[in-house]
Amino acid sequence: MKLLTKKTDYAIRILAVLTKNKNRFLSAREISSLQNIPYQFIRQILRILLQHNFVVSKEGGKGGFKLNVDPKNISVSDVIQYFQGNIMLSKCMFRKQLCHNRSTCILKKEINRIEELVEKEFARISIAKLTKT
Amino acid sequence: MKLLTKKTDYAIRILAVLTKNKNRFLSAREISSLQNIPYQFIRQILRILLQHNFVVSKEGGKGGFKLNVDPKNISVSDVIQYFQGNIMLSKCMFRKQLCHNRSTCILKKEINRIEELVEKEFARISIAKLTKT
DNA sequence: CTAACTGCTACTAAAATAGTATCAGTTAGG
DNA sequence: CCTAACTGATACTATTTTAGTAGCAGTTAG
Ligand code: FES
Ligand code: FES
Repeated sequence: MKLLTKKTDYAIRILAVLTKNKNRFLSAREISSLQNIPYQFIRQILRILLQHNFVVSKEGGKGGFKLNVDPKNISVSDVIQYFQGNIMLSKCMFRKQLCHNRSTCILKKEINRIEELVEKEFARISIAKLTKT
Repeated sequence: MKLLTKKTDYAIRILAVLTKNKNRFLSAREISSLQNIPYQFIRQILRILLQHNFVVSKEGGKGGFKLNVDPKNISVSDVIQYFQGNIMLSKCMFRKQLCHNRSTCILKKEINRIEELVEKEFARISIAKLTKT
């Protein structure tokens, strides 16, 4: 029942660190050593965060990354969305033999319901909430 | 956000089929073809179900498996427990840099809370509930 | 006796996750 | 105007987890 992958977890940590340093650019190297995340891995994650406009970057010396959104408006489920293939509804695995009428399949319904529940719960956790110590 | 693995899913299906055939032994071969589950894979799963007393077996010709519990008393989370390494709490991945005092870490708390929530939700779904069409 | 079964052990294959290497292009600052 | 410190982008490799397979020994109905 691993709800978050390491990529998601790291992404959240990165956003949290950037939140704590809102007004300056932090380099990948800096974040890497601050949070003990492998450098190349963090580069990968930062690129994704950049592509989805969670952060902005500055190239060259003294460059790095800076938060591009209000941490109150990013939730853990927003991050999950991009790092764990958006809250995919688990494909129906029962077959006709068990549920002749798919629309009445109880398990499928229940799983979907629980997944939505999980998403909603994660949606309630903003980065801002995580960083206010 | 794959909540159930195939093994868990198959296990549930097997229990559901056995529930629908409470009073006779079903062979692995039969269940396999009824539910389109690979034969050797189902054997593996049945052995685990047997070890945990979800089912009883009969060896030899006309042998097979039969439910050993009241389907009202088995929940999806009971099955998850044995097939997905019991609802493990995801290991804390943030480090001291972010939360100096681990006992106050919000993310960790939130994840644990959500995992418990998921477990509770699955606990509410009994095999009996799934099979009553 | 034997075909149809389970019990058990040990594999192999495929997919997902985690992490690495490398090179081209940008820029602050000497 | 050079260069060290950066990012942009692509393309790997390694590790772990999940999915599925093979095969033999032992049991039993018919
Ligand atoms: S499990 Fe898919 S329709 Fe029932
Ligand atoms: S994430 Fe582990 S203590 Fe905060």
